[in-house]
Amino acid sequence: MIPENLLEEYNARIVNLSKDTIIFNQGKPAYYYFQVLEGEVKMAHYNEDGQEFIQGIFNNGMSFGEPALFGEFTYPCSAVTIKDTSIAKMRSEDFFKLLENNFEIHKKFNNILSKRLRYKGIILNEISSYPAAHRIQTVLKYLRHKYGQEQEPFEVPFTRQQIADMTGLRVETVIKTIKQLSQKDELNIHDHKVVLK
Amino acid sequence: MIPENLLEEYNARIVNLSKDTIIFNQGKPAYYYFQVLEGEVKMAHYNEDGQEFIQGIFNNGMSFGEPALFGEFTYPCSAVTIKDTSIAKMRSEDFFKLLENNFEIHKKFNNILSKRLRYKGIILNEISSYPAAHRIQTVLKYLRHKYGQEQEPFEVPFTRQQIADMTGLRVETVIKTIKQLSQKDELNIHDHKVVLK
DNA sequence: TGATGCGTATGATCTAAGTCATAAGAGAAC
DNA sequence: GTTCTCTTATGACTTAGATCATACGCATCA
Repeated sequence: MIPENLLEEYNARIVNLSKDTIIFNQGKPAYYYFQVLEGEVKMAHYNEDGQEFIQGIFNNGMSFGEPALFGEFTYPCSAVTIKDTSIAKMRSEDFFKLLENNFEIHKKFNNILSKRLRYKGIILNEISSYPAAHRIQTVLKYLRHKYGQEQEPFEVPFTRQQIADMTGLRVETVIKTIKQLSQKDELNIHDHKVVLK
Repeated sequence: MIPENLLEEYNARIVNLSKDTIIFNQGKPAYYYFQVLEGEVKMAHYNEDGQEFIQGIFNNGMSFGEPALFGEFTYPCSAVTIKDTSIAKMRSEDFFKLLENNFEIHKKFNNILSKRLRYKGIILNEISSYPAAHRIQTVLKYLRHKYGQEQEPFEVPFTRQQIADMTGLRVETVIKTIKQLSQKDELNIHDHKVVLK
């Protein structure tokens, strides 16, 4: 998102985190702009009973958590590393100063917020209107797009549990449905991994 | 969103539309910035079988459809007036020029995009994790907040069908569930209207 | 004034997905 | 090499919500 020289110029700090580290918790106020340099971060809701709903997965160069800065609300989700990860962290004041001085970057943030909004709208419609198989395929197709693997076969880098947490389904349902999809030849299962063709 | 003097300065045109007029259709490219001056507009997905999913309701002063401009994608939803409505309409180029010259307004757009993102995230979590009664109550509570009726009893200005279309439930389910909620004294039904206390 | 349409209402039945139980493979941890 | 934990897998059973059918009140309008 923000190029390295600007991160430096506006006093971002680099932080290295091991897998499964909590970056911030839902309900907490936002003071920093975050950007993934290396690794991967998930943002998820946790309900009272511990059930998880994954709102997004962020990696190389992507910013996360900035809607809470822009919208001036507390984090609606928690952010947790799902790999060893290094992030850049910039104070809110510096971040807004940066935007004020760099119209194109500011515009870029509108762009990515809008794209996320679009994705959420699509998923919302999916979840409320379509059966499990369709939901799963839509999410997988989106992930393929996100990982830029549109041509070659795409080995989905997520467990059945994670797919369940992104679609609002149960693990068992995901397992059974993916099995059925592979039987209908809509996708492949190689060595237990889901592979889109 | 954008004050009247700036709308004028950047060549916005005012258009008057009667109830149930389509402003744009899903799948079409975006050329204009839109803002409601008077009346009300809904944005909704329509599936093949004609089923509707309402993504948002926009009224006095709110902008709509601008994510498609920012994100450079075609409209994921259609926009339709649900009352007689007058809107301001500004060409995309003028709109971006305006933002470039008005940092605070530009920032305000980040703010509202972020808030919408937050709402969608909440609804997404609701729909995927909670039973019908909870979903309905969350949406109604949100609407009350949106219409700024936090204190007094709030007469919900939507039909059961519209609530169904916002929660991804069926009309019958909404009717039955609201009945149950009123029996459990969680809300009132006055003269067939849903009233939050 | 009767027809048409829309919103609300309610019961009977059906079904997709959730829940529960159980197991087996795979990797990490000791 | 054994234990632990996570993931995949599968089958039996339960259930929330969808579907379907029917009805009634109310507004509109021809």
